[in-house]
Formats: sequence, structure tokens, C-alpha cells
Amino acid sequence: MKRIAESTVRRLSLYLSFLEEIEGRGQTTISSDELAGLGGTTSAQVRKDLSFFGSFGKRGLGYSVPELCVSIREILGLGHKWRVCIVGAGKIGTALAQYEAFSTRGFHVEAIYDSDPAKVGKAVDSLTVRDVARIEQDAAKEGYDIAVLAIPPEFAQGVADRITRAGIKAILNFAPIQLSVPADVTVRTVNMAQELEGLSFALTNRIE
Amino acid sequence: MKRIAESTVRRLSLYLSFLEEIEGRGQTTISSDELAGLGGTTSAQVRKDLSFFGSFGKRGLGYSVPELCVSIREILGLGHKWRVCIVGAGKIGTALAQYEAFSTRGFHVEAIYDSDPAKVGKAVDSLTVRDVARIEQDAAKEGYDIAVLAIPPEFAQGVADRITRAGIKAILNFAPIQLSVPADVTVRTVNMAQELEGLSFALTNRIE
DNA sequence: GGTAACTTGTGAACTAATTCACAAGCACCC
DNA sequence: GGGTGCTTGTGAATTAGTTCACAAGTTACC
Repeated sequence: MKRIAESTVRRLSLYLSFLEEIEGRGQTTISSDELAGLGGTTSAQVRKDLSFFGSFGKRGLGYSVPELCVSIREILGLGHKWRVCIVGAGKIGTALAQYEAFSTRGFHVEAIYDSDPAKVGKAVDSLTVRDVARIEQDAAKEGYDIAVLAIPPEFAQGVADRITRAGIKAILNFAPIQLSVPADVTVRTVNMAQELEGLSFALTNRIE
Repeated sequence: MKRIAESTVRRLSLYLSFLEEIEGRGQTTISSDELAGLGGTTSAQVRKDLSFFGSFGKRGLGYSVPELCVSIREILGLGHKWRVCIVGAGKIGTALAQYEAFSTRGFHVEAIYDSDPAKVGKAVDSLTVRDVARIEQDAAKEGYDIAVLAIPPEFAQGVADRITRAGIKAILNFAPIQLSVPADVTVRTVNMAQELEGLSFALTNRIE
């Protein structure tokens, strides 16, 4: 299988969200052009993105909305229920634990961890904050697929090392730091400072 | 001025965070190769990124850490104090209002808004939640530069329309929706579902 | 059955981004 | 002052990603 660009995967995820809404409205077919319009891209881009994985449409007709939903879900691996653990029971960590978009899309938050003894044992939604010291043994036992790091940057690399050694292969990192992990581990970093600085750059360099 | 790629801006932001740390440790010069190593890129990439904006290094020596910090801050427009307002006083909105990385990097949260009467008037940190109905007049009066949207997706486009009409030119959007805005407005969207689905894809398609 | 109106899937062309590779500049030392 | 060892800045080459353009397939209708 040819390497798939990250931009393609991001767009597939976007298409899926549109398709789910459209499916909810009862529309049964959609053309690449219509889907492109919703996502701010081009019809050729939509067709190319899908073509990496097969052919899902009917010439002259377009795509069946429900079928395309199923196909994209399959491509993205959304058939599974992924087991997620959150590390860091601060503001961001607890907000994420309660974030509904997680569960509604097949990502199940199994546990939340912190190193602060004052937080361990407290309830967050239906979960109890666990001591991060246990995370390796829990990871082995519960088989977490994804770890979400919502901890201060100075601890992030240490925790990343420990959880990757424990076998976790995917990390969603909210710490403003570049994690280094083994090649078979995938990291996505959400860096608010970086996003804001991108906006700052755009505001500053607008008049050219 | 030639159009600068978003990836370049992201990396500049990353370099800056490394440089600030390095400056704190008292190191006075750095080579493109060393900086590249920290950011997981190549020395040519670092030099090319900087070359779009001028020449900041000394051949044979490398870059002066403090000078490069200043230069990148200037490029990114971090000299200003940017005025930020947050829309949505839910979990994410309030977490963001208290997020320190905001203020330490020159982004000053001036106000937080919500439409829920039960939330309006409540305190969040040193701010009082305001009624979102006021946001246009406040924007005009206080001159917000950046709006952060932390509201449910069904309201996001409506609020985006209102604040762009009120003159805001930059939006950091946490709603899982594609915003459509006038061409002179910059939007950065942080879409957690998209990030998680990217991880799901990576986990699913790892063995090839 | 034929034709008109669509729309997909995909090589080819193009554009953007990254990496290469090397001349030119600087510091240090003899 | 000239040589040595580095490191930048940047055109050229390469690689990656997007858009074009069109053959081929589908439906609707006469």
C-alpha cells in the first residue's frame, strides 16, 4: 500500500462528518462536487482522496451516502472501539474526559491519571482519577490504544517514554513540546500556542 | 512578499519555543543543524524557513540565540499584545481562559462570553462571563484581535458571521465544523475528532 | 436502441514543498 | 597572511501533493 498523505486522512475525516450530517437529513446520494463544496476543496481532490482506497462511486450518479459513510469509517478504522486513557486531570484533561465527541465517535475514555496525590481518587464524570504510577501496569492489563497527554511540558516526554514502553502506539499530545517516540508510534500534537502564533503571523502580515 | 507556507509558520513557532528554552539555559549560539535536531527536521529546512524573511545567521558560526528569538518573534508578530475573547464558557472555554500559555506568550484574554443565562455573570478566573448578545458592541469598543470559539458546532457559524461582521480578523475554532468566513479572515481549527481519527487510521493501517 | 446529460476514476500536467549541494563568509591558529 | 574547519544562504534538483482533462460508465428519456 502506498503511503497516504496526512492531508488526505484529515480530509477523509472531514468528508465523514459532512456525510453523517447529510445522512441524517435523509439525502441518499452525493456527487464529489457537492462534497467538495462543503469541505472547501475541489471535486478532483475528493475523488483522488477516495481513489487511494478503492472506487466507491457510480459514474453518472455519484456516491451513495450511507455506503460512503461505511467505507470511510472502515478506512479510518472506526469500526473498533478504541480504548483511550487520559493523562493529566487538570483543566484540559478533565474537560477532555467529559468531551462528548470522544465517545460518540468510538473513542472510549477508560481511565484518567494524575501524579498529584490531591487529585488521585477524585471523581471526574464516571471515572476516578488514578495514580499515574500505575499507568504501565494498567496499560498492559487494559490494553489502551491511545493515550491523551494533558500534562505540563516538562513531564510529557517522561510519560511518553513510559507509555510507549508499555506498548501504546498512538498519542494525542496537548503539551506544547515536540515528543520523540519510536518510529512505530504515531503522535498528533495539538499546540495552542502554535495555532495562536499562526494567527498572529496572519494578522501581522496581512497587508502586503 | 511571497506567500509563506503554513508549514513554515508552524515550524518558526516551534523553533521559537526551542530557542526560548535554550536561551534560558544560557547557550548563546546555535547552528541550523542543532535546531533541526530538536524539531525533527533538517538543517536545510531550518535555513530555508528563515531565508524567506532575511538572513539572521553568521557563516561559520551559526545563529545568535537571543537575536534569532527576537527576529522570529518579530516575524510572527509577537511584539503586540493581542486581545483575545473567548466565546463559550463551557468546559473547554473556561479551561482555555485559565490556560497560562496564552498570557505568557502575549495573548491576553479580555473577556469570555456565553449565551446561557445561568452562566452569564459567573466568575471565571478574574473575568466575569458576559452575555454573547453584547459581543458585537464589545468587539467594536474593545478591539478584539482574535476570537476563540469553544461552542457547540450548531452555533459556531452564526457566531463566526457576527464577529467577522464586527471586524475580527482571526478565529481559533474548537468547534468540530468547517467555518466559512470572508477571505481576509484567518481561521485555525482545532478538531479533536479529526486528530483522533488520524490516530485511528494510523493504528489500523500500520501493518502493510 | 440511441442519444443526451451526468459523474466517476485516473494518468498526465502542474504547482508547492523539501532536500541537495556548493560557493561564500567567518573564526581560529600557525 | 594564508590555511583549515565550520556553517550559512540559496539556486537547482527532487519529491510530494493538487488540479486538469478526458475516457468510460450510468441513468433518463424519446
